[in-house]
Amino acid sequence: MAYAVQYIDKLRKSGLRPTKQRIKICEVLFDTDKTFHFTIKELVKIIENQANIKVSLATVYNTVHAFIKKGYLKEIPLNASQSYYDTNVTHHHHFFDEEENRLIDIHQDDVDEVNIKKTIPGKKIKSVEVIAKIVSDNQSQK
Amino acid sequence: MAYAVQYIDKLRKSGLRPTKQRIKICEVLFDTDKTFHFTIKELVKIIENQANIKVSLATVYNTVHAFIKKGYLKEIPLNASQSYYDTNVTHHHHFFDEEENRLIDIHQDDVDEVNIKKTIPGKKIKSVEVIAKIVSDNQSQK
DNA sequence: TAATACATTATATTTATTCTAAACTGTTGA
DNA sequence: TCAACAGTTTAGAATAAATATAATGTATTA
Ligand SMILES: [Mn+2]
Ligand SMILES: [Mn+2]
Ligand SMILES: [Zn+2]
Ligand SMILES: [Zn+2]
Repeated sequence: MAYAVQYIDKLRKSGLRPTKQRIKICEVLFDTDKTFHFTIKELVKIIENQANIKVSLATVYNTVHAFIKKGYLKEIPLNASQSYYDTNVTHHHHFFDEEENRLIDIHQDDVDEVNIKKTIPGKKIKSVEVIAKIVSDNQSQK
Repeated sequence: MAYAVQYIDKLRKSGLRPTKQRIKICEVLFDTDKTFHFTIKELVKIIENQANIKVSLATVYNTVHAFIKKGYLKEIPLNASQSYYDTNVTHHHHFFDEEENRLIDIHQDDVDEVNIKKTIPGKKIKSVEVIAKIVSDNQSQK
């Protein structure tokens, strides 16, 4: 509510009219200090839990995709069964905890610039992302 | 056919009996100098085109997953709508050409070791993969 | 070769995602 | 202010990848 003006702005810039469903989605996504990762299913659940209004799945998908297109959200490819999304749109990398199915941000500064020596003629690099899979470290607890 | 013995060995080591359907899948996957990337749909099409036998989708999925589990194939997460698979199981990285929907290998030696400064307590890194998205470079052709 | 365990297949199911089209709402200009 | 219009929401249908099922077929082995 304090941020409604910003959300209206974000929506307008994404080519979307600021409806109450879309503003609710914005509140869930952006009304927090911390960025986070989510699946559509999880987002819908959060909206259901904290909203007095109902938002259809189609609207959630459409709004999320409009935000991705505009750069307000990022899609993280992890497995083929479900998309993960990220409210952190700065350049950064990820740990993926395969046991807990959880993404953890790695700040850009925590990874040395990835230098790729190979080039493809006629093509340029648009983005570089590192995904480090992590698992429990049970080596030291004898 | 020249390699049938190797395929039978691969299948046995994956806990699978060497049936003619599975050997056919092996021929398509491994009977070539070059490694390659594929989707299940593409694999089924290749089998249909070059085989006299028919292999059901279930068998293709099951065999591919057995090989992934054993480490004879790798799954590459790229987008949520479909899995990509890789017959190159060495440690390497990828370009993903978003315009042509095509994966291109980057040899491990062509990327400096990725050094991640952040650690997660109780977790260790299992694998590190770099995906560099590439697009057409139209800057220089004035 | 017979018994058994395992494999193949067509088909059904599941589930994420997208599409559709009818009802609804925000916007705008008279 | 309000009608007209453009854009939006929604339930439900459609699509498509992936997985499960269970009947039939085949490799193995004793
Ligand atoms: Mn998408
Ligand atoms: Mn899989
Ligand atoms: Zn992130
Ligand atoms: Zn590869």
